[in-house]
Order: sequence, then C-alpha cells, then structure tokens
Amino acid sequence: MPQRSRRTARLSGDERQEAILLTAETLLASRSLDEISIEDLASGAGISRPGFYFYFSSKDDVLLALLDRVIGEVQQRVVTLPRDFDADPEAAWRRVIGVFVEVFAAHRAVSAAAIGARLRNAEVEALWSGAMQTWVGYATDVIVAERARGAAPAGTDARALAIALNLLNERVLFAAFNGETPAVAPSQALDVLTGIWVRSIYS
Amino acid sequence: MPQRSRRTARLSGDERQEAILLTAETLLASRSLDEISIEDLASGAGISRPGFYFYFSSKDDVLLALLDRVIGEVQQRVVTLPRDFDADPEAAWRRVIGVFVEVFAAHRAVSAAAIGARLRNAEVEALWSGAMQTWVGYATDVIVAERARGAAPAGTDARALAIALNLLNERVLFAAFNGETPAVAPSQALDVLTGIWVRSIYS
DNA sequence: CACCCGAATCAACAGGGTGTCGAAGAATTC
DNA sequence: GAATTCTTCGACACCCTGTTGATTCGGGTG
Repeated sequence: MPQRSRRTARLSGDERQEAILLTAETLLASRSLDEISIEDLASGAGISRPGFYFYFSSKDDVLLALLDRVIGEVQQRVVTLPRDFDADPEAAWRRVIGVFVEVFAAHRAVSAAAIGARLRNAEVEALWSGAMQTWVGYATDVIVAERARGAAPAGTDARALAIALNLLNERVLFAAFNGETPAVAPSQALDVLTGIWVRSIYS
Repeated sequence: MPQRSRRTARLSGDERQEAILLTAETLLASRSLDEISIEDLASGAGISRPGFYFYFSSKDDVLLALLDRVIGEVQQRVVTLPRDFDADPEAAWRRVIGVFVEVFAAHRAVSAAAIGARLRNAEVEALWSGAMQTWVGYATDVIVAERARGAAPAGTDARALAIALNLLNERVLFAAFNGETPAVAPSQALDVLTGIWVRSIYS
C-alpha cells in the first residue's frame, strides 16, 4: 500500500507531499472533499496546480493516503489491546470499541470524507472494505470463542452479527462526530454502543 | 414539501416532470448520481439540457423529489401497522423493521443516492434527517411504553438507544442492498436486525 | 568552476460539466 | 388572426480537471 504515486524519493519532495496531506486534512475540517479544488490543495502546499499531479494523481488519491494512516492507527491500537474477555467481557468490549471512538473522533474529517468518497471511488471502497473485514473477522472470532466457552448463547450467525455491529459502530460514530440530527451525543456513544454489543452477543 | 420547483401546473409539463423522475430512477440503478449528467436526464426525458431546468433546478432537486416519495411510502406503511407489542414484542418489531427492509429494497437506488448526496446537500440532509427523527420518535415511544409496562428493563437512555438502532438499520440495509463487502446477506438482514433490536431493548 | 542531467515546476491547452440568457416556437385566449 | 402566455432550445460564460512541452534549479562530475 505505500509508495503511492511518487516517482522519486527526494527530500523536499517528501516535505511537499506531507504539506499536501496536511493541507487536505486541515481543509476537510471545514468543507467536504468536493468543495475543495485541487487548486486549493496545491496553493495550500505552496505549489501550482499541475505541481500537485507530481505527488498525487487525484484528490481521491490524497484521501486514500490519509485514510491509510487512520486505518493503520486503529489497527495498531487494536492489536496491542488486552484480550481478557473471560475476566470482564463488557470491559473488554468497551476497550475495543473505545479505540474506534477515539480514532474516529481524532480524525473525524478524514473518516467523513472517506465514507462519502467510498460511494463513488472503488479504491477508497476497497481500502475501507478491507479494514472492515479485518475488524469483522476479529469480532467474529471473539464471539465464536465466547460461545465455545459457554459465556454467550448460540443464536444469530456469528459473522452476520459481527458485521451488523461493526456497521452500527461506523454509522453511529459518524453521525455523532459530524453533528447529524438525529445522533447520539459523542459523550454517550461509547456507552450506547457497548450496551448494544454486549446485549446482542450475550443474551 | 410538495410543489418543488415547478412554475406552472400544465398537463404535458407534469408528464415531462414524471419522465425525468423515471429516467433518474432508472439510471440510478446502474450509475451513481454524479456519474449521471443533466444531459442524460434531459435526453432520457426527451428534452434538451436547458429544458431540464424548467422542471428542476438541479440534479439534487430531482433526487429530493424521488426521496420524498420513498419516505412517504415508508411513513404510510408504518402508520397502518398493528401496534400489539404486548402480545408478541418480537413479531411486532419484526413487522416494523420489515417495512424498512422492503421499501429500502424496492428503492435501493434512490436510497443509495440519497445517502450519498446527504453529505454534500443540505436539503437532502434535512429531508432525510426529518424522516429519521420521526422514526426515532416512534421507536422511543414504544421503548418507553415497554419499560412502563415492565416488559423491558430501564437501562440506556431510550432515545439514544432508538437513535442507534435506527442508524443500525440504515447502515445494514444500505450495505446489504448495495452489495458491499462486508455486508449481511439481504435474506438474513431482517433476522439479524430484529435480533439486535429485541435483545438491546428487552435484556 | 563550468557543465550537464535529471528533478521539479508551471503556463497554456483541451475537454467536459453546470447554470443562465434571450430569442424562437407552440398553444391558448379573446 | 392577433395578443398573450407557456415551453423549448442555441449559444454563452464559467469552473474544474488532467496533460504536455518548455523552463528553471541544484548537485554531482571531470
């Protein structure tokens, strides 16, 4: 996934690329991706519009790079989490969901743009979809394990349940952090989500 | 909400407007809204591009009219549903959720376009958001009533729970009917959703 | 230290979509 | 059949995207 679009690896080049990414994330805080022109990104990074194309092949390519980082951050934080579901299942699930809440909150602009771009851009769709599959796989494994040790009852197909709950997180957090109406208050989100996950899985 | 954009109410005019709406829903089945040009809609309805602007002020305006109908259909079907939650709560919830499943399935193209357009168009956002608030209000009332009669335990704030569950439906059905990966299979969707709603509300 | 070569940049162009005129055409009314 | 109103379209101005060929810049090399 790395080395997107750059032709060479020179010093000032990397800085320029970084400047474009920074500009993009900054501008995304106040406008949607298609309200941002490539001219905006280029001038924000101190280059001309054609210069932009030296570093990225399109606006969506910039978003892809930003999304890559956000997903990487979630991935990295999730794997280092303790997995003691037998001790206190609710607390364990809350920790996992908490990672999503925090990362989505920190990068709400990028997540919002990605969720919008996914509908029209196959690459964004593929990247997000891959990440979702990883998380769904993780959740499915835990649900299956909890059922195996008798803590959770068999019922709905574990994978289907895991998919639905992951989609729940995505949608609820997006709505909460982007000020939609209706939405769960950001401060309530973790409690509400954890509640639904735990009750759906264990009863 | 009616009488969007039309200046007069003449006969052939209504037919033309209808032709545009029909063309739009047809084309939306195979491409996203911004892959459809106004030229496409106009020629599909047998008029020239400037002629389009006589009936609608933009592509989003067309979508707004289509979405209005879909929401009206849900509304109409939900109010005529039996409300016997005390007899068999699970069956009652399943009926309500079933309406959403059916209407989303029948108009998947419009729903998909609306969900995409909501992010950039304030009017679409307002229309959808108003409908969501109605449905959330309905769900909240039922949850409160179920708690009052002792069928459901107090717990998560009823409104926050209702919001999260409605967002769950929206996201899961969208993913299912638009062939996302990962997604719950369309045939499983009603079971999975009903399961999550019932367990979240009653345990 | 002059030269060269490739990295980096930009002015200018082509293409495509949107929204808006004012004028031309069709229908209705008197 | 003239006047009025409704309806349509050709042509224009504008904005954004993506590309290309010429130009500038700076460090390694003899």
